[in-house]
Amino acid sequence: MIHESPRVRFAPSPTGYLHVGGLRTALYNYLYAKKLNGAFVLRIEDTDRTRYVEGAVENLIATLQWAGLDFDEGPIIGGDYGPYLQSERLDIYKQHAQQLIASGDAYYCFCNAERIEKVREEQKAIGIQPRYDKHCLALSKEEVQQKLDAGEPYVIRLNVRPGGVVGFDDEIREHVEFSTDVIDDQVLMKSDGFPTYHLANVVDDHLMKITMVIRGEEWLSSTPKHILLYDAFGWEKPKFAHLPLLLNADRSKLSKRQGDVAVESYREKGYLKEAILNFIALLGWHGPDDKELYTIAELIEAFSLERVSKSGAVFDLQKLAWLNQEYLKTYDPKLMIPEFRTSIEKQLHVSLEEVDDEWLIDVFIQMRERINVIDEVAIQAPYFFLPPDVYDEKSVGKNWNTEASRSVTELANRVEVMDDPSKEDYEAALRMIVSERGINAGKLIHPVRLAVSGVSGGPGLFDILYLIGKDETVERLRTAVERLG
RNA sequence: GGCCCCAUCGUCUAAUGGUCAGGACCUCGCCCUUUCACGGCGGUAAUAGGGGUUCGAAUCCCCUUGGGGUCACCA
Repeated sequence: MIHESPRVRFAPSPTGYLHVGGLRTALYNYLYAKKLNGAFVLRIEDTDRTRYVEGAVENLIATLQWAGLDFDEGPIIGGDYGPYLQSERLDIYKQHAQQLIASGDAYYCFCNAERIEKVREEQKAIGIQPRYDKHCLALSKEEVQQKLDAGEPYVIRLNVRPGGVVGFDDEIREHVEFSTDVIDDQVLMKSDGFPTYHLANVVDDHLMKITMVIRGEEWLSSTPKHILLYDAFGWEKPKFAHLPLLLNADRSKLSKRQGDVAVESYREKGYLKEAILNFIALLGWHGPDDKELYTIAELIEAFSLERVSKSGAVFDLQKLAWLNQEYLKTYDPKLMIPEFRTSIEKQLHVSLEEVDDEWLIDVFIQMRERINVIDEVAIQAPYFFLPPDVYDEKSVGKNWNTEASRSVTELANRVEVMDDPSKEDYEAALRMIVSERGINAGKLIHPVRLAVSGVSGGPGLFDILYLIGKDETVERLRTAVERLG
């Protein structure tokens, strides 16, 4: 047999946004493909018309591209095995469903919802697992044809033969087995002419020559249905790798109710894609050594399914925050400026049009080791952009008094007559005053900090003074003296 | 409930029969320091329980317990 080149796919359904769990699945697929020089395919599983969301496909692709997980084949860019939107492949599914009917592996079912429901109720009442009772399997060819001709609505079901065992070797979980007795006669084609996930997925994975199915663990228990389908078609099966789930803090499946799950919302909050990718890569996978900071290139190099863990992983925001700061600290500040501008303007309602990049870069560098995400600059240090409107009470009580007030005024006087002062000039002026007055530097530093920023923490005082500039410094010092006495 | 998967510090994980059970986040302490951070150093903290197998078990087997997933004309 010819050795086929690795092909994997990410197959989300377009429900409006990309879930972080989905991003991790996409990432693992991407890493696997890149590592082995294979193809990464994007396929959109839009077979549920009731869940159709306008613009969801575009949004999904945009988010994937933002993250840098470029696919080799997929919607818009095309490829040799398209179309890549399942809603454009209906004829293919229909044809394959017919093939299964011909071979006896599937059958028409005309039961309506009421009957199905009634059967289930009865089964539950006598304590057995609710499953379709194969009622329509008993229909003769003629009866089926008659109903078809009469235009009766129908579905096509998989004909599962009880008494057997279906097993497969999962790349992550070793051998898994199921009895066919517990597998329902799954609907393959719905009455609206669309296939269900199970049929479309198997047909497409085969036709698109997928060699490795990497997906979430929630699919593990429906895999035997897929195996049955491959066997019914007589197709070679891909390998399967079922990833551990991403969990809430209480260890239930990561859900919207307990926090943000949309990749877009993390992006909006200012998390860097490098941090997000690095973080989710580590949720269920770990390299061979203690390394935790990975670039994408390094992930590709180090990744392997053998090192994927089996148990679910809690989505820990604290670790994400730490990672984001790690990237913030090493990132080229120039690249952050557009987002920085937007973040400040949006939150502080100021215009930064007149402000040049260099100044913003300096502010950013002062702040980046004090924040986890860029949006925190506006919260922690609005004083770079606006004079303080209130003064932290605790700091006032601790640092402000008549003597401090006099020293602050003195500093204002001396700064006022300076010509384009440097950071060092501010410091020299302040040190001169404390030396003349015979007081500790802190007696003046803290009041000055309070006067210009309104708070007690932040970057070095002289960096702040230099960045807000001479005029603003003088004005803020005088305003504080006026207001605080 | 049936079926399936899983089980090492609070969290993410390393250790594929022999380690003082390692690292990271968080947390605590100390140092640095004009503050807040950053950084440095150090500390607390785990093999779910019970049986086996073995000279030796976190590691292999069984049971129990716990958690999760799944049981649709949704994916």
